[in-house]
Amino acid sequence: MAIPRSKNITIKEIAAQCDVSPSTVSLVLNNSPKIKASTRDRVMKMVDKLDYQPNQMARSLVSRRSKCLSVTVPNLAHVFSDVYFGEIISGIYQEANLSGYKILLDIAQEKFIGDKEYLNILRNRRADGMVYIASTIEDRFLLEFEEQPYPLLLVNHYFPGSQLNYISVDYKKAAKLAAHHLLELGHRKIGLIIGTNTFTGLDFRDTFLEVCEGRGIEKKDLPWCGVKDWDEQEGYEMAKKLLARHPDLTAIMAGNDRMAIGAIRYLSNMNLRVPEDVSVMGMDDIPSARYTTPGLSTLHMDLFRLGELSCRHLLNLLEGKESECHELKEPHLVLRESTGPAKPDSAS
Amino acid sequence: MAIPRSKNITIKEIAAQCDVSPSTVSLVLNNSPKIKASTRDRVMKMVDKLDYQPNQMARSLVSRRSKCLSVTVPNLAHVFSDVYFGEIISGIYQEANLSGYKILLDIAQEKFIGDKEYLNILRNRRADGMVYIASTIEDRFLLEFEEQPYPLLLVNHYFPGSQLNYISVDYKKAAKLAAHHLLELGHRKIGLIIGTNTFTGLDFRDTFLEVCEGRGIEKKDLPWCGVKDWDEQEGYEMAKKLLARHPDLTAIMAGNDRMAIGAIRYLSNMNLRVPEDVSVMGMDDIPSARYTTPGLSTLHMDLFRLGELSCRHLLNLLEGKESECHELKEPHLVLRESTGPAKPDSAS
DNA sequence: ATGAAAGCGCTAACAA
DNA sequence: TTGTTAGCGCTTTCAT
Repeated sequence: MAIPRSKNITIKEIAAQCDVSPSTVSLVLNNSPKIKASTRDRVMKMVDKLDYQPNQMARSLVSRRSKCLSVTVPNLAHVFSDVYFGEIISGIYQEANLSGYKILLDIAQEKFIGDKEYLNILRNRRADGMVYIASTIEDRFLLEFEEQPYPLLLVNHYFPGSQLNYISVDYKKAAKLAAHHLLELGHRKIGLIIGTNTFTGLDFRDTFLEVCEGRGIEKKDLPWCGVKDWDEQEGYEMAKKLLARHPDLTAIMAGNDRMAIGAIRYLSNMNLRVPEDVSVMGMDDIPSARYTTPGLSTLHMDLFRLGELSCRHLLNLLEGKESECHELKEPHLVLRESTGPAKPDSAS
Repeated sequence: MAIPRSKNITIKEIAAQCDVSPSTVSLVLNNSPKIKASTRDRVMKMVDKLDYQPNQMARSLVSRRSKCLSVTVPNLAHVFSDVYFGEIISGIYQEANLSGYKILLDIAQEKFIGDKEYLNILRNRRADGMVYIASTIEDRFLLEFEEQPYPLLLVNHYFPGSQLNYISVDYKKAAKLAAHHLLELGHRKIGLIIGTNTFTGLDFRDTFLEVCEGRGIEKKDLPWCGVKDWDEQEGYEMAKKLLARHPDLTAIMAGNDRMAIGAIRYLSNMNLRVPEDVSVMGMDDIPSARYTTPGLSTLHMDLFRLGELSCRHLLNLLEGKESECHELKEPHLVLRESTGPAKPDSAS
């Protein structure tokens, strides 16, 4: 298919038809208040008549604004099919759309980082700002943005000691809620499956263990497994690993719902009932969490809303309405059927 | 945050530093064969040294190519969190990335259609081409592209009688595979939950019913429910509706895995066992289908691959390597635990 | 093999 | 209130 060089209608044509100068048309199009109502009308009529649409490329080139936002995600397999990212992206899209911004997708892979594409995108205004969802501890390149003038917002992650903007769920709070819930149900041997490639994951783990130890549980009764893909398969594998070494676990706390679902599947394969034999708790409250069997007890964190908010903040940063953003959102418990009272300890 | 007007390095600087003209630098950057190796080296060295990055906006303006592809999806709630779209988008991203293309997200909502944004995006090269995933029968605006020179590719949908390019799973074949499977298991009263807002959904329904009727099953034993959101909740609701009117169903065929999961949840709430009391079959084989309890019998259609292929075809269309695309991909059965022999009919 | 010049479509001083 | 004049940073004839 050849490049259609068919003459598109330009601002010049409109100007000619209306007997005004191109700049007048430009001012009309940009809602300048210093244009007479009558000329404005005349121009707008012609715009409609000729079905004129401004060329965003030309606009961007001179105004240095693309009206585009980059949404960047970590380099995970099939990352856009992960409902966690999807919910956040849906929220971002919605908010961006309200302000006339478009979303450009990016994955932080080798080339993206090595070639400094992340910088180029902003420098040359392919995007006016960037939101990076759930970056990992390896994404050190982000620290470079501390010295760059380009708007960047981290979603559900942060770098200790850095001043990078972020908006995130309070994972320490999440850990406390989860730990208290399981403790109250009488669980004293709890396995943890947690992503160890994010600072938020590490926060969760550390806080969870702290709370449990604060209630007198010994370290040996709090085994944990680190993961990095956060998917069902890892949940399955890690549940297997955990139970092989600690067959007397009465509860498993997974770092997200997908891993919880994988863990439940393993337990069911082993003919262990959830929650009668082993309780399983997830995190995120993804839409399908209420449709699993049993329904998943989890931590709700409104990822869609988080997406909307992150976009709003980025836009504010962009427009100078905000100069920094460091915000934590509270998660809350959602109790369904996958957690229950601990089975009496056969060893005690 | 003010717009950083910090002078970016341009082609001119490079030219000045190398004592050549800007056009020479441009030729080097575009790998023109008519540049002497020595000058090429000199220029490239300076490019590296100054960390020069071409400005895509300026490039697009003159070359009329943005190196961007628009990925458009229907206006469903939280659409990007649907793993079905996510898988396809992941595939598209991967293939686009290999060719240096970026992905621009779009949702076919009111404004997008009414303001003819879909056309503007292509006319003004915010995107060089568009892939529309799973459009619906309401998306008549797409027919306009029959007379437009812009590359458009439909994924998993088509419009009867139109010549629009598409690549899709063969849903008629899928219906045959599913029907034969359930029929072979002895099911004679099968409920169908199917999206009726797509031609592919209608194809599936019609073919499924046809095959069953061909095997002597009466219409009254083949009740079906039409849906439009294709999610777990609709699956749940429709399973309820179906069983209320036809308590003797021995199988439910759902239009996708998410609805199948919702249906299973309803059955389990009603203390009906899957598959002993009712078999449930899904479609898509989403990654989590193997982790549900019971594991989901479904139709595999490698959505990621479909995404890759669609992008490849669009790029071919764009580059004139192909002039049209009407391709069907074969689905295949994946049997897990959610389907089994029909329960002996208590009425017979 | 390279340079000069024009221009993609628009915005933004500065004049008028 | 509107028009004139320069570009934004790049590609692309057409000369040389």
